[in-house]
Amino acid sequence: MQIQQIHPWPSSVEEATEIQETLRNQVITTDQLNTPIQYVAGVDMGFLEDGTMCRAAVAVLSFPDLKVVETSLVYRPTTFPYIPGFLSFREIPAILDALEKIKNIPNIILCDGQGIAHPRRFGIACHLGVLVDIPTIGVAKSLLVGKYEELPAAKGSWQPLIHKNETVGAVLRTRTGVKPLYISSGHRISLPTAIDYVLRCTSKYRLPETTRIADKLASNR
DNA sequence: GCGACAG
DNA sequence: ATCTTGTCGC
Repeated sequence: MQIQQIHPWPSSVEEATEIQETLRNQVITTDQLNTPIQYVAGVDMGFLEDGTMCRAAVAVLSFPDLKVVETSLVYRPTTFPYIPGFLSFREIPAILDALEKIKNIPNIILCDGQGIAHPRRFGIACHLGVLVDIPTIGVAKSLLVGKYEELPAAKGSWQPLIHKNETVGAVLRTRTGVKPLYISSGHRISLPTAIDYVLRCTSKYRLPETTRIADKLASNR
């Protein structure tokens, strides 16, 4: 797929913050999906050589049967450090390169990390979604910001994730009795719809199949 | 000023 | 993210 270069990559947190403050206005948190949903994708990163090199992986699966139809893997130098709140600047450059090699354009991309459940409402899922203009969902394994009430142990149960008096996402149990996932809108999708697709992309494990496959590729397992 | 802090 | 063995529980 073709990818537009919208902005240069920053070399400081100040520049990165400006980009976030600007692009956050382009995020859409209502449903704008192209139906029917035929392909869903997962993206993930792995680091090697003491973190100086990284590997970005994309896995495109058919929906709703969740069969792998295409994968992409790129190996690149790491260009930005990990700073909470600025994850996208570390991971997206390589992810875009991996996405560029994909031929089956996904209808939804599940990202490893937050969407609008972010201090400036612009987590990695929002950033990637705005850059490629594809619906994205933030699927994080741990909390960045917000609070929530404890939720039932049953798969499918969830609680709103609140930050500064605002619902920014959901804490979702994707597997009974297992730690929940933090779901939030990335771009062009609402929270209820995001929760629905995350559950429909999850079969036997805590993580959606999309991210599990991309995870394996990126870590070479 | 003191903690919290996606991957 | 990554370094790492066994171990508890369904």
